[in-house]
Amino acid sequence: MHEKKRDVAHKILLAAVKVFDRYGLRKTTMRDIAESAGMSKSSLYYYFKSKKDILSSVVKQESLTLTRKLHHAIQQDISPQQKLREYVVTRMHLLFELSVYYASLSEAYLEQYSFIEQEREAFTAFEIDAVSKILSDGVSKGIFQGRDILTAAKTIIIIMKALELRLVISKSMDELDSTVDTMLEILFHGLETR
Amino acid sequence: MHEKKRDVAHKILLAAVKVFDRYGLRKTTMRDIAESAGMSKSSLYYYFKSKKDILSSVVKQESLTLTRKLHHAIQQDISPQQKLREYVVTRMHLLFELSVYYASLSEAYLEQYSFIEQEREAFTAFEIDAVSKILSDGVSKGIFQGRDILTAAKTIIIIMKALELRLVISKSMDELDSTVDTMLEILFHGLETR
DNA sequence: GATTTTTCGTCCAATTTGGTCGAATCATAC
DNA sequence: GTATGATTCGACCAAATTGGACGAAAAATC
Repeated sequence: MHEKKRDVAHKILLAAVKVFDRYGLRKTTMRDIAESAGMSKSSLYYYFKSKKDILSSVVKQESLTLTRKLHHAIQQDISPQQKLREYVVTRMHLLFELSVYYASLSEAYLEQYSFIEQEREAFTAFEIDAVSKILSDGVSKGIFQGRDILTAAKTIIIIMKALELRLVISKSMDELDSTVDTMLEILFHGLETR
Repeated sequence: MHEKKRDVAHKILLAAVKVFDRYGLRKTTMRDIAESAGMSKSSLYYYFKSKKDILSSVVKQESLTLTRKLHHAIQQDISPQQKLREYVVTRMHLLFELSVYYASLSEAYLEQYSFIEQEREAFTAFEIDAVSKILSDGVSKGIFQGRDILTAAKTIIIIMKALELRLVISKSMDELDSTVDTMLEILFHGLETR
């Protein structure tokens, strides 16, 4: 039945992630995906109407995982400082795992696809909201200085994006973690009341 | 002069390694290399007569580095056991670094290029020779059992090639090192006189 | 300023690309 | 059985991309 149809579609998406990961989004062809999935190229079109459709599905799937896990990470009952650290570190690790999503954020040639642009904007909105909440919570608890929260949140997000670049270059998680720690050290002592 | 010509050729090779690394050998185009080198595609043909020529140059260059460093690693005045360990570990790390050479050994589609096949054979011959020398040294020192050295060397090389596969999958150097240690533990206690 | 070295834009035939379509195969029902 | 629908695939196409050729324009050297 179409129970199976969903399974096969999922199998195709897994295969697509594998080759996207290997060759990059631009270089991956429908033949590559078909080969990786162990079926003919024609069959792919029974489940997805285009290459764009496959990419879109993968991105949406990873986007869901990303925002869901990030949201979960900051639901813990911990201090605002810890929450901020948790958010940054979790975000780094997830963007490393969800490689297709990460590529979709950074590969310039994808600007032709409008759904990618939408996704980028939606994710930015999510981030501003999440970080803002952590900050305003910290302010109301007297831990962070009561300054312009939106601007502060945007600043943090900009710094995180700069860290992404390091992530691509070094690819060492431990090194990255300590960089994050160092950065948050600085960040906290600038934000905390004293 | 043609001092500069060699420099530019070298710059092109560096750029080629970068994109070979990123897209794989098959997926990399002359346009990619040109873009990465910051010059026009046509100009590449002033320095190299074909894509095959570029690949060949990179492989030969990395091949030289590989055998030179491997040779150096086993020139140290250490025990045969240590020498064997040194060889295996150094080999792993170098094959990880010299990614184009590694790809040239493993990517199947390259079988069309005869120089790759020659390179593979030459490297195998080098390995058999190197490992055999370590083994026969160990035998003459009474450390290894005096069995068929050639077969023993080939066995070790086969095991190393099996480890390469793990390397591609895990990509974690620390994990690999301990695997090598474990393997050599077993290997030594089978080889040593007791 | 003539000559040589180096770069590049443009062109081409060959291959590869994303995507279509109808026929073949498979499963499920009767 | 066989009729019906679900699923796969090979063959095919127009469009894009490929490796490579060539000569004209710059740069560098004399």
